[in-house]
Amino acid sequence: MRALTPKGAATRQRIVEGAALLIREHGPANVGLDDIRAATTTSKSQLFHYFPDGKSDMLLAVAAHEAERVLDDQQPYLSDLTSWAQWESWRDRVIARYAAQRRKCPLSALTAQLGLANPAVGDIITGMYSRWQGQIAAGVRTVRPDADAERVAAQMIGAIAGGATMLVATDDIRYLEIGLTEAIENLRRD
Amino acid sequence: MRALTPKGAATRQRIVEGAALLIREHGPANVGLDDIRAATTTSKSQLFHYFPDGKSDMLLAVAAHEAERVLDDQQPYLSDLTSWAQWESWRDRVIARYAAQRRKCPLSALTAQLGLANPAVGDIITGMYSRWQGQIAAGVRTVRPDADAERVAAQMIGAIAGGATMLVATDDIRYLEIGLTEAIENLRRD
DNA sequence: GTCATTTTGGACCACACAGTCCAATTTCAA
DNA sequence: TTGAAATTGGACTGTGTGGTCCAAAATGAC
Repeated sequence: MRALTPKGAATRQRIVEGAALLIREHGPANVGLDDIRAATTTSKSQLFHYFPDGKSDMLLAVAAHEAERVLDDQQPYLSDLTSWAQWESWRDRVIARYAAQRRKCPLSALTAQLGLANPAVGDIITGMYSRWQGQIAAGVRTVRPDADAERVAAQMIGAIAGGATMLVATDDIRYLEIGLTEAIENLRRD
Repeated sequence: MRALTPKGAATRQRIVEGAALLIREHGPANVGLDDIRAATTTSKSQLFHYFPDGKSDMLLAVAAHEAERVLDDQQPYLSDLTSWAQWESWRDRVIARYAAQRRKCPLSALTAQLGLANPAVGDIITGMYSRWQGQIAAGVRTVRPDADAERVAAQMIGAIAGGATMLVATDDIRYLEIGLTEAIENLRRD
């Protein structure tokens, strides 16, 4: 896999996106290589050509792809939390996103599937949360320079993660609404 | 399975507890019926005798068993949140429990494995959270009769769920500590 | 134009593992 | 004591599925 012609890169891309779509819809446990092959009009040899280590290798790429999406979906709000109105917009954005995907949280499903075994998965997840928390903390510093920005950001990340978990578990979006709203409110009146 | 002699009941129990232990340790995806058979000194026919619908049936029983444990582990604190000192003790208890199990959260692993497909799983999880939230809300009413007890309880459940999720994802207990501490603090100074 | 390299097709393999089956043994009520 | 029902042992089967292999076709550098 030293060189990679444009055609090859396109195929690889098609595989990742097709697999991501399938997994988002049906869950990683219910998607086999044959399903991915069929959905992306590829062959077995292509799958293993672009992902020499097999399925786990592919799921890793899918996980990285999904992690990107999580943060991208929150732009431009997340990177510009400079007024309370912006904070509100961001919150609404996050809630809307989760309300839309309902019980289908691709990242939690993937991490659960890949598990703690693979340290590379941990890096992806940790990195994503780290960037996420960093951007929130930056926002906190602009509206509340005196607050413990990292702590507040950690609280918000926790509230979001909890809200998402409860959404998946109980199909109830209110946990996310309450958690995020309270965290922002808390910051505001500090 | 109409009748169930004491011997049979004991065997069934042994299977559930043995399977739960194994799954807690290795994750549901990495535990096969043969592993359970070996660990519980039973035979294939026994497994299917007590769980006619096979593995999913068994995992359901394991999930119910684990859900019990979650609440049991918090007693007697959870059912007696009548003073701030009691709230602190409860919080410490919850944090200690999660710190001990570290990244191995049996419930989240099991729900991820069984998935949203099975409505029976949803009932177990929803029921557990419902009872949990109810007990917290009862505690809120004793220390803050004027507060919106259900909302506060929901916030705390969300903080715990988020803390647990982040603990699994990043192996960092601080999200749980911060979330729970802030939630209680918030209630206290309201 | 030609030759090496990349890309592709798809048949085939290996095996893990859920689930079946039947016979042997134990339990317990009458 | 006896016999029906529950319990147990373990060999066997079937299949879903990840992974291998090799040859054919496309690509691109020179």
